[in-house]
Amino acid sequence: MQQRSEETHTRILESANLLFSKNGYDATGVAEICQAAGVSKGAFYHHFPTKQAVFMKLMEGWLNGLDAGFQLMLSQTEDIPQALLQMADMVGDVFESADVHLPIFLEFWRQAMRDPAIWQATIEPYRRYQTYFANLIQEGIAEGSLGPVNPTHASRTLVYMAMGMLMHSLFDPDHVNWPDEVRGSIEIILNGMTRREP
Amino acid sequence: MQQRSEETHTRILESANLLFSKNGYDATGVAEICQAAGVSKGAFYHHFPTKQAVFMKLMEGWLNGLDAGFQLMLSQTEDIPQALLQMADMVGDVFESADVHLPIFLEFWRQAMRDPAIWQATIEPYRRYQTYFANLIQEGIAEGSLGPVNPTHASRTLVYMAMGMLMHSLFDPDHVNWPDEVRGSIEIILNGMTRREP
Amino acid sequence: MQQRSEETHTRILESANLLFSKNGYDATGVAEICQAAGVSKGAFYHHFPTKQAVFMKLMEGWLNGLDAGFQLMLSQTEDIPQALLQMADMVGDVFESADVHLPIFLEFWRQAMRDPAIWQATIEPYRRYQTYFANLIQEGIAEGSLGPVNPTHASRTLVYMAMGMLMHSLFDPDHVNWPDEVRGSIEIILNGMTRREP
Amino acid sequence: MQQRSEETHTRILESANLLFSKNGYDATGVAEICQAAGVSKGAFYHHFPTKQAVFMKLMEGWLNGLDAGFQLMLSQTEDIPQALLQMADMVGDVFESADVHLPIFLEFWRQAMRDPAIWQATIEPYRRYQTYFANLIQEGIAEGSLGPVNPTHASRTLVYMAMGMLMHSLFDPDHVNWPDEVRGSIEIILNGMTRREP
DNA sequence: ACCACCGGGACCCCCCGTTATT
DNA sequence: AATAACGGGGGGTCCCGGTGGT
Repeated sequence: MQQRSEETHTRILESANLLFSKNGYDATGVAEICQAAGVSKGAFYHHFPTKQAVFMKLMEGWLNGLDAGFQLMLSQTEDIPQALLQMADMVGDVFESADVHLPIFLEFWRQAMRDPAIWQATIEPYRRYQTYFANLIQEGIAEGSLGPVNPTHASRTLVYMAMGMLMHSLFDPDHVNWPDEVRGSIEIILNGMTRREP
Repeated sequence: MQQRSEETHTRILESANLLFSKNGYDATGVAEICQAAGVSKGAFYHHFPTKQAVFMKLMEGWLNGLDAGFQLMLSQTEDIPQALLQMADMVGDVFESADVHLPIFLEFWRQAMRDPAIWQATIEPYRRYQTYFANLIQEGIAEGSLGPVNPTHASRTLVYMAMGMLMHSLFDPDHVNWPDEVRGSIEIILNGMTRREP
Repeated sequence: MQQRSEETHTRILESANLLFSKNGYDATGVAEICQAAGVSKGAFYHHFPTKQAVFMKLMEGWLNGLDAGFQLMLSQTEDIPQALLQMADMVGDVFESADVHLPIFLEFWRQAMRDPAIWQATIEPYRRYQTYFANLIQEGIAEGSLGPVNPTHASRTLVYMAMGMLMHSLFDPDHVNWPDEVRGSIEIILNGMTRREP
Repeated sequence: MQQRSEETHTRILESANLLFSKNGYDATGVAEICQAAGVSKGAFYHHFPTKQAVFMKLMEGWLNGLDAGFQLMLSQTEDIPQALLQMADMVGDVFESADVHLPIFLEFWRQAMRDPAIWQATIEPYRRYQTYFANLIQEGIAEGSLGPVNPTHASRTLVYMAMGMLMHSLFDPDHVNWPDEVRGSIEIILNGMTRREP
């Protein structure tokens, strides 16, 4: 019985994820989600108090996944520029298989812009990553593998680039080979950060 | 009478722009727009066949404005890296005073992702700019002010960065000094593109 | 100039007639009529105070046409049964070429049921015809060409039959050969009215 | 709860029937129906997907009722002319108490003229009755109680007459004594069909 | 005579969330 | 845990009519 409940819970989340991605948050009705999940509206509102709640749960999972990914990435790092390139490859893979997971990101962003509660939940990891990157770059400078750039600017530039690429991939998913694209851009930025030897 | 008509047209467009920016496309009702514009629904539907049509008109204007801006920018260029930095300053200014004009960009993007007609209208200038940048960089390489980077990757990287920054500014408008931010990032990327002298 | 006005007037009526027939009175919008007539809404409301007014004008014309038809028919009559059969042929012809003129009849009827003003305008000729028929039949009885039927019942029966046939033809216009059908039915009724010779 | 549901269903149908009859299909709003039924719009659209759907359900019931009536009528028949006269009496009764049930018939007809789906649903029983009548008359001819008329024409004539009478009763409900009227007309037609004995 | 423009009131449909019931 | 039924409040759209101007 408990299993049934859990399954229902999951099915709702999955259907919602799919539909929010495909049609956007506002355009997706609760009834639509229920139908896609093969669940009655009563069940829906038994598991979640609100459509918003489903959305937030989804977002929570998304952020956690992101966190986990980063954790994994950062755990096995030696040389800083190497680490960044390694990340690039991982990110590139994400882009490849992302027709479902990425569009909903935009929805998250939109909501985060407007709802302070969501904003708080989003900004926190965001800044954490940024800081982490900055530290990483700081280290790189210290160890001499990176040139004397402003670590804050540099880390932000990396994040901007990643996000811009994400936006583009939403808009034009099949236009480029994303793994190559990520690597290409990272290399340029890295190049801009590495020490010149006159 | 004709003047009144034109004013009505404008007022609708302006109110819609504001409200779409503030609350999003879906969350903005026609009635709301009409009220904000001080116009009746009859007038609204006399000037526009659909809420969508208003949106598209807005987007058209936005794209045209972008075009004009670029045109202006590119008209007065000498040295390539200098030109890019100059652009950076202009873009930075845009970000500063953009609480109204930028959020609607996200709405455009969302619609463009879903509606093929809008997509077409959006992708065209987008690619045009990209190409223009690539050519500019190509020139830079030829004249020796830039290093032997892949012009396509480089130009895309610039655009990604700009878009990512835009996204961030939507999310966290007051967090940084945008003109500085733009310049900082551009410098890093430029640095990554300029010739090294061993 | 006056001619132009008159033409506009006519075009509106014709378009309205067509559209009322095809889609019904309620489902036809003023804008639709105007578009079909190639006329602006201003012109429409210059010539007619109301959509209803157009409808009534149309109905007036229709009733007048009916009147004229009957007048013609009844002017050239000798033997009563013969006259009825002759009418049958004329009515049959009407049915044949009537895809436009007949459906609007149903609209008239509907409005007449509800609007007392229209009702008055409709019932008057209706009763006139009925009376005329009854008189005709009365004559037939007197002259011996018809049997001793109740003239009122008989005339009504004829009218019922005609109207029922009209209704059927609206519903199933291509199902039967209407001239034959009219004649067939009239013959049966006539037969029921003619004197038996034991 | 289940009982409540069924009652709601019924109440909606009944109110719709009443209002469609009184004001016509187009002129009747969903809100109006809901109010008359003491039901919320949510409930309405829970039970029916569309205003049209209510209408069609109503029509279905009407046709079924007609079917049942005929079944009953035809079950207890001996002599053909007698049977027809017997029918006349039943039909006459219907007319008497029909201020609500008859006007909606016109709405059905109108819709059937325009919507192919409704048309199909309507034409089928219609033709069935027609055929049945024709067979009946055929039998009458065989058993010698009717003269050598064309059974198809004869049966159609009967139906035309009935429908025309119905139309008239809609238009002028209080003008005549309907039972008498039906009987009178049927007698004339019957007379037209019965064998003459020269 | 004609027109563009405007006013505002519905109309049908749908939507999110609740309640009574199993 | 899950359901069907329900409550109402807009959603965009359209429509009929009137007004100021040509």
